[in-house]
Amino acid sequence: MDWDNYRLILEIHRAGSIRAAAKQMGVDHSTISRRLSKLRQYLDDTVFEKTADGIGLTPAGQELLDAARQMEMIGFTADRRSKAHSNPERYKIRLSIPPSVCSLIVDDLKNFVIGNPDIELSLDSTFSRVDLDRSEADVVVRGTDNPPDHLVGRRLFPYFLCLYGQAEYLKKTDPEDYSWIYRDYEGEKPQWLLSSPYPDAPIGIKANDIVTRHNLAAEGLGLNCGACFMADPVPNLIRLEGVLPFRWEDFWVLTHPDLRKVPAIQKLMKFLSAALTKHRDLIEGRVPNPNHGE
Amino acid sequence: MDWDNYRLILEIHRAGSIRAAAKQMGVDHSTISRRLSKLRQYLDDTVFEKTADGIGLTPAGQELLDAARQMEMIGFTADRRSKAHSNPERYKIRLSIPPSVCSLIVDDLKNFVIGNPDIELSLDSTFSRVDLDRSEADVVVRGTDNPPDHLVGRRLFPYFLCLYGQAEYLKKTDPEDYSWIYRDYEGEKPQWLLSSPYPDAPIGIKANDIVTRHNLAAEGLGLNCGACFMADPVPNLIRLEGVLPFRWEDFWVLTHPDLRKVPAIQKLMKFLSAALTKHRDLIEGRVPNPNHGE
DNA sequence: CCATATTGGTGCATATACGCACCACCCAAA
DNA sequence: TTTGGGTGGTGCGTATATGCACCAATATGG
Repeated sequence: MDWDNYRLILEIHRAGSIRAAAKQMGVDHSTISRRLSKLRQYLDDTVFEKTADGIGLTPAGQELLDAARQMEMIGFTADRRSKAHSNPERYKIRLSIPPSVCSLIVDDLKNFVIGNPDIELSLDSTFSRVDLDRSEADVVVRGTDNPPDHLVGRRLFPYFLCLYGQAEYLKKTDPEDYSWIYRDYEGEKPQWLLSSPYPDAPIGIKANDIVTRHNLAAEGLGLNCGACFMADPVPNLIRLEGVLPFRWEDFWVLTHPDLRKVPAIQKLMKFLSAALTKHRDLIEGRVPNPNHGE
Repeated sequence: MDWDNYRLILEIHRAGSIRAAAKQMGVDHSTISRRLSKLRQYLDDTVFEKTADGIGLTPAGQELLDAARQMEMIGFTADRRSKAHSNPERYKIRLSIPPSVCSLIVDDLKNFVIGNPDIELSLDSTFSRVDLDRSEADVVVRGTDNPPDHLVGRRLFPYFLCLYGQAEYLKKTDPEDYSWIYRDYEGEKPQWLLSSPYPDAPIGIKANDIVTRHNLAAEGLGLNCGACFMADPVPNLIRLEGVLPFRWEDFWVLTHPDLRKVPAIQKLMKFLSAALTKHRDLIEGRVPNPNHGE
């Protein structure tokens, strides 16, 4: 029995269909189909059964799926611990960092990469919710007030938000026609909007990505609640009259306990703390745009 | 990462060499060599290292090996539980039974197989120590006084041993020249030998297999301590004068808890108990060879 | 010292698995 | 009904992996 069959079962179950599983595994769906056929005849066809809506598992297949899940977790753990033992002369680190924070410290990052040729840094901003337990990254920079308990790292300081608008937009638009840029949301309006100078202004453009909202605001498409460290350096984005920055989530630099003692990991985390601390005043909203008063 | 690589690491480590692992896995050694090469370059060569005596593991490789061992155990467990759910219309059972016991109840076994076409019985007498935890068998018949705690099943009754010799051997050989057939042993002589009529007779032929010793004794190559149920039915094998059968180990019919409730397993275990009980008098030494008195 | 057995590695012919294209099927919305 | 997007299955040419044959290197025993 090829142990990769466990992975096959797991991926097919997760994806829900052969084609989706194939896409996930980076192979053609015919390959998955044929592998499954072989597995079925090897196991006397007691794994999957065709149901009306997709693919279901037999009780026997459920047992194999449970095993596969456990194996996956064991594999992830082994990968991390294996990395912890690996050669310190050339260490690969996958860093997950929000794009906004990344662009803030990109110069420092550049210096870090140049100054540490022994560390092969791989930036990953694609996953909003990256999972260190699943070996999707080695270090994460995240803004949150509730980091996962089992991760280790440093809490830095909070970042502050404020309300912004493009200077021309604010000047040329009738305040009656102001509209907010916000995410596609359900339920009540957020507190900062209600206590803003324009609590009755409607939600205009919706965007779920914080960077997109920032860019939309900078282009003058509405009012936006954004991070100070993103908005304040932009000359034509100014804070709304009378609104003060307010504390939002804490910045954390986190890693997995298995990797804590790896020198390269420690070095990177120390650097990230220093790089962010260097911009602490900006992040905490103490460096407002000089155009503010206009 | 192909999960079968974990099995690769495990087998190479167990076997100690690439060729031995290949033999174990039923493929050519070149295949293993090439698979390992690929794995090494995938993992930056941090798994195995060549040492003076064979193949050693790096600390990173050790982590992967530990994972592989856990995966193996999970796989075995899943296999058992998967079997427990499988189609009751055609059930495969692997029965591990000592060859001696097998030949005793072979007629009954034949009837069982004929009478239960839904059960596909696979006899396995090759492993002296078969491991149910490792999915090497589903049911075992074993003579022991200390069955593994976690297995479940029935204790039947003890089998008895006695001391035997071929009739012609006993008649034509000077008792001064009698010799014992015994296993290749270390340490003290066993108690039954010391308290036998010929405690000073030397160990002649050595054989570790109980069936071989029985056959040797039946051919007249020495005295033997054997199971009553094996020796008593043989016409020219007679008990030594004045020696009474003595209790040895209990017979057990065992299976794994995961399989206990499978109907086919229950049916087989019930049959085995009945078949052995049918020969209880013979097994407990109450059917001596009628030639005994000669 | 040589003879022998065992180790891991490699070229080559072949067997196997793969991706691509296409098929039939199903279901939902137009 | 048609249309479109989804499913799983299959023939075919090709890429990959395998088995067999060798090889060199390394013990081990006579």
